Amino acid sequence: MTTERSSKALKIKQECGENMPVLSDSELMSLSVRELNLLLRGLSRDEIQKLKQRRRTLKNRGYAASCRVKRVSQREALEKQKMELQREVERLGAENAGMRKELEGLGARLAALQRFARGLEAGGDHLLATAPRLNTASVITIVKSPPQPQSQREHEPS
Amino acid sequence: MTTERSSKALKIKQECGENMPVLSDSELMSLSVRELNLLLRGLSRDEIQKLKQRRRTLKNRGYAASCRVKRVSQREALEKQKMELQREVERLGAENAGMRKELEGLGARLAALQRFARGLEAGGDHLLATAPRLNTASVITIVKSPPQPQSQREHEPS
DNA sequence: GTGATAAGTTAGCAT
DNA sequence: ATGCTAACTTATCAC
Repeated sequence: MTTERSSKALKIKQECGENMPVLSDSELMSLSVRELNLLLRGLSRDEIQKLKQRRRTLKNRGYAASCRVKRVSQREALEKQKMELQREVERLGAENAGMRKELEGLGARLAALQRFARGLEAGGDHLLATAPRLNTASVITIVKSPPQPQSQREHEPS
Repeated sequence: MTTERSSKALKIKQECGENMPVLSDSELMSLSVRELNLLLRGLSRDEIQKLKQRRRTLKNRGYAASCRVKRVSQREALEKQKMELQREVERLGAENAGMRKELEGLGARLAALQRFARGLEAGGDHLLATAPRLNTASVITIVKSPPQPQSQREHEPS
């Protein structure tokens, strides 16, 4: 109250023909100090002080606005990063579960093969005759493997 | 300006012996409406209005403060959640790498065993000596199939 | 002087 | 009436 400030959130229109002492808000805000001083030649100290204070206030209004904008965009960025991390966790979790399943499968196959090999070691008479009888639930597949440089892994089962 | 408000960030002391019309700020703020009305019996409409407005302003000050506190704690919570997710991603990544390594190892063992088995099929002379040298590009896989209800085919224990 | 930010004030919405 | 929040103002700080 009792202030003659120009824009108070609602009173933005401001008739330009009457209560405009010297400069508009936007002019006053954007002028450099030197430019401003040139335009302030013939004014009283008091008028100059008031104008400079108004300039400062207008600028502060802008600072406050950008401060709010910054705050909001930082929060949004944070939320976005959180979402991305959540997606990443989900992806890794799925990949993890898949590999766990693969490991399980490979383990089973390995165990089967090891039983098979042990059977051969023990009663090594007929290689192909006795072996397949170990487990009717087994299947033999032939798969191409990637080229291995040199190291021949030994067959030691345990 | 032109306001006689009581506490403006620095002027909190406020001599209690002089410019205290009826109530202190904290009293005015915490009283219920009914209690307030009882204390406002013998005052002019104008005084009452002013007092109620001061009360409102004081409360608003508190609301603004809690609003800021809330904003800060929400941001902190968000940052904390982000950290936790980052840790989770790291953990899952490590677990993932470990399993990948395990898979690699199991694959190698499986390949070796399969070369071994394949060697047996081809030249069944020396079981352990000649087998691994055969063909590194093919692999035999044994896969378990769903349980067959009829007979328990076990390998005869030698 | 300029820019940023915490705290206080005001306007306006929702209950 | 109460509580909350966006925008604004003021006080301060750092440069």
